[in-house]
Amino acid sequence: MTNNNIISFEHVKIACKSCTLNSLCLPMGLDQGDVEKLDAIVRRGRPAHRGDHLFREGEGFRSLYVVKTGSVKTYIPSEDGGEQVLGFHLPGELIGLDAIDEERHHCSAKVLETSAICEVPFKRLEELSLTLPSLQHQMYRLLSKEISHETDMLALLGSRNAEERLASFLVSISDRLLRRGFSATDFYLSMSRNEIGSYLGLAVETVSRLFTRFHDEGRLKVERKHVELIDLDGLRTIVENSDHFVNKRKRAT
Amino acid sequence: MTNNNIISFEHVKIACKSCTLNSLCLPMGLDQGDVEKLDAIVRRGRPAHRGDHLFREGEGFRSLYVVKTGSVKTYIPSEDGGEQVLGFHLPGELIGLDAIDEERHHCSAKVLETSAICEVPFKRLEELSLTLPSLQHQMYRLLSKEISHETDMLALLGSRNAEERLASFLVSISDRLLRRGFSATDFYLSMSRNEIGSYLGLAVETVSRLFTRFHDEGRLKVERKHVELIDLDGLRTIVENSDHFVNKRKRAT
DNA sequence: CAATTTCGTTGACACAGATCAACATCGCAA
DNA sequence: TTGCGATGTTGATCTGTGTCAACGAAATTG
Repeated sequence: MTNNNIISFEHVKIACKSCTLNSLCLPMGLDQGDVEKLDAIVRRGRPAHRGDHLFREGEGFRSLYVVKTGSVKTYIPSEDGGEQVLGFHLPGELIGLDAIDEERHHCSAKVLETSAICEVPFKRLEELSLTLPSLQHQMYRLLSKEISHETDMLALLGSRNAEERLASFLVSISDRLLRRGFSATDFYLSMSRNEIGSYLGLAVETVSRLFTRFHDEGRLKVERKHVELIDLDGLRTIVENSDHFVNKRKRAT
Repeated sequence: MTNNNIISFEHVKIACKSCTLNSLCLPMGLDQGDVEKLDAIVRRGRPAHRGDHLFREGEGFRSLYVVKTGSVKTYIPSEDGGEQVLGFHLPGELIGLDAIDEERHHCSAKVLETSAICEVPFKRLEELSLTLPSLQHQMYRLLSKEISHETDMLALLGSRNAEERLASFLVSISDRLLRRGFSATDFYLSMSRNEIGSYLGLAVETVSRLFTRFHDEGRLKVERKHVELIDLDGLRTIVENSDHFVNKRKRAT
C-alpha cells in the first residue's frame, strides 16, 4: 500500500480464482485446484490503451485474449483504411478463436478504451485441457457459443431492417452488461457510430438517424456515447416481433 | 455380393480409415490406431433423403453430424413457414457445432438431396478427445474453422452488394467441390434460388436476375440447377476487388 | 395422364437506406 | 487560447434491391 497507482495496478492483476468474471470465462466449471493450474499459464499485462492492438490480421497465432475490463473490437482492415467491424468484446469474452485453425489471425483486434486484458498462450491451454476434462468442456462450450453468436448475427444481417438491427444491437449490449453486473439501461458506448454502422451493415448516417428516431419515440435518451434505455421492453419487442424473414412459404415443407 | 442394392449400401458404410474424406474430417491428423477408436463411436445410418431432418431447432443436442455424400442446409424456421438459411454443408463438413454450448439445437438441419450422413455422439467424442491429443486438436481446429467461415459470411453480408455476394457464393461452392475431388466448374446446385437468396440476404428475384446477368456476360452457363462456370477467374476478381467497405477513413488509426 | 403446386424468370414500380453535402461539436495539439 | 481533424447530426437526392405481378416450365400428386 505504498501509493494508489500500485494498488490499482495490483487490482488489475487479480488471479482467475478471485476474478468476478470466472463464471463467464475459462474457469467456469473448474474446481479450486484446477483454476490454479489455469492461473499458472495466464499472463496479465499492463493495462492496454485506446488504439492498442492485441493482434493484427495476418500475424501468427500464439494466444487467445480475454477482456477483463474495458472493450475491444475485431475487424478486417482493407488497404485504403476502410474496415469491416466483426464484433465488440466485453469483459469475460474470448478473442482470437478464429485463428486456431490456420494458426494465423484473420482479423485485427483493437482496444476501444483503457482495458485490462488476459493473455492465454494457446499451446499451453490446449495441453492443460487434455488433463482437465472440465476445462476441455468449457473450451468446447466457448467455441460453440461463439458460433451461436455469429449465427445470430448472420440471421440479423440476412433478414432484418435497419431499425431492427440497431434495436438488436442495443438489447445485446444491455444484456451483456447486465450479466457483468453493470446497469442494463445506462451505459457509455465505447465505439463510434461509424463502427456501429460497419458492424450492423448500415451507413453511419442511418445509425445516427435511428438514434434520433428512437430518442424522439421516447425509447431512449442519447447524447453522443452516453445511452440511457427508457423502453427496453419496447426495443426487445422490435427485435422479437420481426418475423418477416425474406423467404416465406405458404406451408412448411 | 448378392445384389446391387446391398453392395452400394455397404459402400456407404465405409469406415473412417478408408473414407476419402478423412483428410478434411474428424480423423485428420490421427494415426491408424486412433482412427479405429474414432470409428468405434461413429454411427453410419441408412441414406437420408431430400427433406429429412437431422435435427430441428429446439431439440436436445446429442450428436454432431458429418456429411459423407450429398448436401445439407441449416436454417432457422419462423412460425409462418419462412426461414433464414444459415449454411449449406458439403461432404466432410460438421453440422451441429452451435448446439454444444447450451446442449440444444438453435437451428434445423435438412437434407437437400439423397445423402450419406455420419452421426457422432458428442459425449463419447468428447471423452475420446481427452485421451487422443490429436483428436482434441482437430476438434479445436474444426470449431475454429467454423468461426472463421461465419466471420467471412459476416463480412460478406455487412459490406458487399448483390453481385459480389452471388459471385462469392459460386466461388465458395466451386472451391469446396474441388477439394472434394469434384469439378470446380461444372456442378449441380442442390439448393433452390429461394434458399440461395435467403442465405445471401437477397430476394429470389435478385438471385435469378444475377444468374441471368452472369450468363449474359459470358461468365457462366446456367440452366436451373446445372451451373457451368466459364470465367471462374472473373468471378474471383469480382469477389476480391470489392474493397469498398462501407466505412472508409482518410488514414488508418 | 391431367391437375395442381412449386420453382424460376422477367417486367414494372416503390422505397429503405446509401450517398452527397453542409454544418455543429468535440477533443486534442500547439 | 486558437486551430483543426475527427465525429455526429440533419437535409436533399439517388439508386440498388425489394416488392408485386404475371407467366411458363418443371416437379409432384392422385
